[in-house]
Amino acid sequence: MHLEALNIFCDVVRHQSFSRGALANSVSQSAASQAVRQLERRLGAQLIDRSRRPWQLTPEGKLFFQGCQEIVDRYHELEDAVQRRQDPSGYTVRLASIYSVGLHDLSQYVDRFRAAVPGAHVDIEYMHPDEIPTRIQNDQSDVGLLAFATPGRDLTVVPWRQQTMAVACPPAHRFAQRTTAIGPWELNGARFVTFDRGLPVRRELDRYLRRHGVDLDVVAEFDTIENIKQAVEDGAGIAVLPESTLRREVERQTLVAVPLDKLNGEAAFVRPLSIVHRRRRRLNPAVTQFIRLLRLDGAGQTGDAPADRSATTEDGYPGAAGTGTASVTGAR
Amino acid sequence: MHLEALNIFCDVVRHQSFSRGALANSVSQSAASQAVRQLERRLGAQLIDRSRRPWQLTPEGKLFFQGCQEIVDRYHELEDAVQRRQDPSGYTVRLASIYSVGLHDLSQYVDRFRAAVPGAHVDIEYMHPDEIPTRIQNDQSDVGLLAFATPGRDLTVVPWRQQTMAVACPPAHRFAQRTTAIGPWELNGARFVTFDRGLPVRRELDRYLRRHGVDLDVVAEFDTIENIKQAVEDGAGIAVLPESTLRREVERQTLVAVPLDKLNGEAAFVRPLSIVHRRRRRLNPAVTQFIRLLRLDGAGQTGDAPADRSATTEDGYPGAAGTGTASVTGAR
DNA sequence: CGACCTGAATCATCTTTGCTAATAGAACGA
DNA sequence: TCGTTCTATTAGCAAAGATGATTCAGGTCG
Repeated sequence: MHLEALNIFCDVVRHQSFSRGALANSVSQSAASQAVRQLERRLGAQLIDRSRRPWQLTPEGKLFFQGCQEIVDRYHELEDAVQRRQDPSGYTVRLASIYSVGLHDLSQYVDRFRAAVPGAHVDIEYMHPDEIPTRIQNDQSDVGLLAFATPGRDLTVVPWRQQTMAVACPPAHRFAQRTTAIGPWELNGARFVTFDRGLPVRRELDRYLRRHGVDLDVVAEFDTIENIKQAVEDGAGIAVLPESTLRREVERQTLVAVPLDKLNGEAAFVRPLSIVHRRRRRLNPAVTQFIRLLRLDGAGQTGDAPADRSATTEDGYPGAAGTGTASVTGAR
Repeated sequence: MHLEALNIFCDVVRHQSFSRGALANSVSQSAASQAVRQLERRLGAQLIDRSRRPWQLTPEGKLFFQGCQEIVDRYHELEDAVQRRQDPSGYTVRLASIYSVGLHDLSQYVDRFRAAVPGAHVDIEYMHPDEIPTRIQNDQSDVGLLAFATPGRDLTVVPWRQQTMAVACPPAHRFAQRTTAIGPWELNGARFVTFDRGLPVRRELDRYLRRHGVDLDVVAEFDTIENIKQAVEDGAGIAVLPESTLRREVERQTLVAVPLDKLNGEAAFVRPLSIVHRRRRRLNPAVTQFIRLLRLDGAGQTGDAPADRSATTEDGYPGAAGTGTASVTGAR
């Protein structure tokens, strides 16, 4: 019996849904359905009563679910324990990151890691987000940091931070005086500096704005946040950027960050940052250690929220495997 | 990760041998080697230090072994717990047995089972041992009872009883006065009534005698123990038969059973009886229950020894998966 | 020391499993 | 009753796993 199948079953139960359970394990809905069915066949017991909608766990299913959780957890703990025995020194962590993960913030992690594991090396490279999954799959990098990552057959995505997005404008802009959050609709018609079309964040941002019926006048597109900020400072227009990346400009008072309206308590638009690494083949001890460190405090010193940790991905990482609420319903 | 692989690893460690660990799981030595290797790859840790011979567990291996055992055990308990919830009534147990499993003894089990599970049916059929695995694989029977069973890809073998073999002779025979056990060599040249060549027990018996340099004068061959006993009573010669099948004749004083010499405390020649059932697909609850009952006291009222219960087979059955010491080194 | 022996690793091949994408089917809610 | 939203099913394909033969390495015995 595949431990993965047990985990799929657990996730299906937790999410009360085959499709979401499947997604949490980066497999198709079909695969999840088959996995659970096979479990039932091997056990010779019905685990899920599908006659009504929504389906329910049978008594056997409940029993099995509880046991499964424990077994899967135990196994992951065991793997971890074995990992931790390994000596990480002598290994290299090849990190690939998008530009906009706070350089300062990241280097602090690296320093901490170097202090904790003196024998290990860290190579950081900054690059275009699309390159990162490729590099990891080609084994040119061990870990990647990027936004809106989608898991794949041989790519594990670990939710890391949730960057809340804010409206950035020059101090002279009419929004700059606002004391309350801005509703998305208020952006209508504004001159807008935004991300290049090729970037995932651009697609998600456009989708978000369209959903709220906002029509913008895009005056400039850049592929890094630094450039966008520069343009906004120069008065080209306003932008929607991760709040945490505006810290310095706000302090210097060259920009103002106005929060977007929060709908029923949740951030209206968040940009999920994820740690990605290859699936299947094991990472070297230094990499594991480094990821552990990253995950230890998902928030760092940026003020971003740590990622959601309710569910569990196939590899035992807490947190939904997807890229946040925006992509849970998205196609693979 | 396959739970089966974890179990293979555990068995390899328990037996201190890849080949025996493989055998205990009814897979090839090659498969066991690959399974352990894959485990090591995925963990990124050496579990077994192969540099010296005999190999040793690394510290990581020890850690992992302990955890594995627990996880595998837990899972089997869980499966069992789910099984037990199932209601066995309404199901049928189709039992296929060789003739020589004590008919009386067996019917007692069946009675007990019928009493314990009123709603279930039991069909018993007696047949030639070679037919039994076939019937089970064709799903014409659920459980089989036979001697010298060999596990296979879709056949699980559960050791049940160890029948110690004794020399059967008429009361008038010179052996009948013996107060001490007979050494195999003493049989040399004796007139011998034995099993048909087609029967596994015949092969094993011949092998055993040949090993001790015994040359016999085979005067008759039969395919059932009842016939052999009859021939011996009629003075045709002596025979080597399971002690427990001679009970009645000994009581009636129509035959004498003289024990075979025991070498360093172990029975010189034993005939392992096994419970066999299909692998992979689950058995119905009544069958599971019935097997549980059988295994509860492997000795029954026959005086046979229960089978060895030191190791664990893939399906979580205690006891070496093979057919006793005789076949551990045998081919599959 | 060298031949032999035993047990594990490796290799080539074949079978089985599992995954996906597409599609059908079933249970709601409007 | 229709459309919507889940889940089940199916066919085809790619990958994993199992096997038998062979090779390789340690240990043992003459």
